[in-house]
Amino acid sequence: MSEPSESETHGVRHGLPELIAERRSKAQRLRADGHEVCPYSFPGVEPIAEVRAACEPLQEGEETDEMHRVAGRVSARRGAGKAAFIDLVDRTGKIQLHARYDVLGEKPFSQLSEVDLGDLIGIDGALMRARKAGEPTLRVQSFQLLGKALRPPPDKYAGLTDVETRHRNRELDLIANEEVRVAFMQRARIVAAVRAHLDGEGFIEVETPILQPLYGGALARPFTTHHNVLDRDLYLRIAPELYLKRLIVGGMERVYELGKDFRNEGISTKHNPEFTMVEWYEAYADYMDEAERLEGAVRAAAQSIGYEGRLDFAAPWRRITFVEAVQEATGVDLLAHQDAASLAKAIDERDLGLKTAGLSWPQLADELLSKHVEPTLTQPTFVLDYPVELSPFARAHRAKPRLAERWEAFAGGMEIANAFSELTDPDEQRTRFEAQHRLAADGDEETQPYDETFLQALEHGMPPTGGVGLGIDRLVMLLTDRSTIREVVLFPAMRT
RNA sequence: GGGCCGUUAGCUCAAUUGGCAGAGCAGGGGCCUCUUAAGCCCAAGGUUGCAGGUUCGAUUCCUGCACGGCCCA
Repeated sequence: MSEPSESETHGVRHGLPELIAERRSKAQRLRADGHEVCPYSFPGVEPIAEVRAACEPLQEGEETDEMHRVAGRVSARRGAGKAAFIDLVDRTGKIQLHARYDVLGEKPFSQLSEVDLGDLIGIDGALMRARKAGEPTLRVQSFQLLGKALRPPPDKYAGLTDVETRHRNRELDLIANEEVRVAFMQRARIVAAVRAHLDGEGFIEVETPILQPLYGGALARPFTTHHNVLDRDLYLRIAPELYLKRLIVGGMERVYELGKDFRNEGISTKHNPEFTMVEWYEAYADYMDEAERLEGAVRAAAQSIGYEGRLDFAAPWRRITFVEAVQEATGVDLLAHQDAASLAKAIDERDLGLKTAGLSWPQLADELLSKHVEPTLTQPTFVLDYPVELSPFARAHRAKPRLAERWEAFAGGMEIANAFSELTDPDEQRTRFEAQHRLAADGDEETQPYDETFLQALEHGMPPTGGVGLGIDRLVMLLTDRSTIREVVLFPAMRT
């Protein structure tokens, strides 16, 4: 214990210290009475939802001798003299316990009466339905403390609403807010559905390095770390792309990886520094094949949680080209303005609220898309054929000069996926790396480092390949109707 | 990085023009054997985010900082 705080002056504790001391002394009293307060296990527990189901056939007020064992956290208690009602919550639901003096006897009844909100208990009880409301209930025959809550839980009715506390102390959020637990269970189902879908299409799940000597596969700044024994810096991956393509070279033909990527950039409602992505690559396919793959994967994810929201994920999703989308949203014809100065002039003339000074043609095009097109794309949409300069790993378009065979998929006004007909020509890839190197030399901090190992892999021969990256967090946001990534990441990044 | 808003008891929230910081829940002491936001009685619980400033007096006005939220970049 540290120095007594002012709240303990005059020998009386107040506030939180008082509440904790009170709970601690209750546990000590139980222990003194010979009650194990921290047992190693509690075998034979039934999910509360199953006990509730077993209660269905009973009439209101009907009592049985059918015994059930449940365990969970005490969420409410209502004393009534020599009886009490306790609400017990587990991961499947809530059930009412009826504690009676005449059933339990004096000592156990008084012990059970000292159980606090938030305590973890297990009980054996007889199935019944309460008389008035017909509430499914277990009449407690015996109970066991399974874990003492020394700190008070959030308010039993108002719950926990403070967003900061909810995100910093997710355990309290999960205790207080059932819908949060449901959302994260849905997230798990979505992830499982994406995996099952790809497995079913003949893809192999692989794991590639998260600690990489060179980062690549996306345009982003990396986190840097250091290997002590090797005495060299390593990067946390910004994408697994280059390793997965090497597996395609190796003949694995259909591979995917679902895991965390790390990007050293801002935190926002749509960005967490570490986030979950699934990338898949398949030989002999192009980007239009991959559009159908994405539709299938997202449909499977939506079905896995019975999604019935405002978004229509039925295939085929709308397909529109980058040039058409910008033209439609802003009136700017990208094809008619093929250099930065001309495009900047066209943008400025239309008063689109964009700063154009100093931006390159591809940067201007990207601004138009992200500011004027992306927010309008509510229903699932593929935007096709990006400027090649924005796509260092995508193959040049087979028919359209200056464009690449790349799409991004949008829904809910947000990018959820990105795909290419992968660039497989090692000489062309080398040229792209050199262009990135020049951008870096000009001060661009989000460029691709030159990766000779990757180039040599391509030089062994790579089949035509389609590849997709799908943001899992954003997909979960859409399917669970959450507006911020922090609501779908259990422990989001917070300032410390 | 910028703008706006917020931070009061364990939780959820009040507080008039700058004038003794209140309530519900939780917790404590009682009563109550079908309650379910149980109810009734009693007592208690505060460094008003942190540091300064103005003032006789600051939760309130001002400055800075920390953390968070929303919007913008």
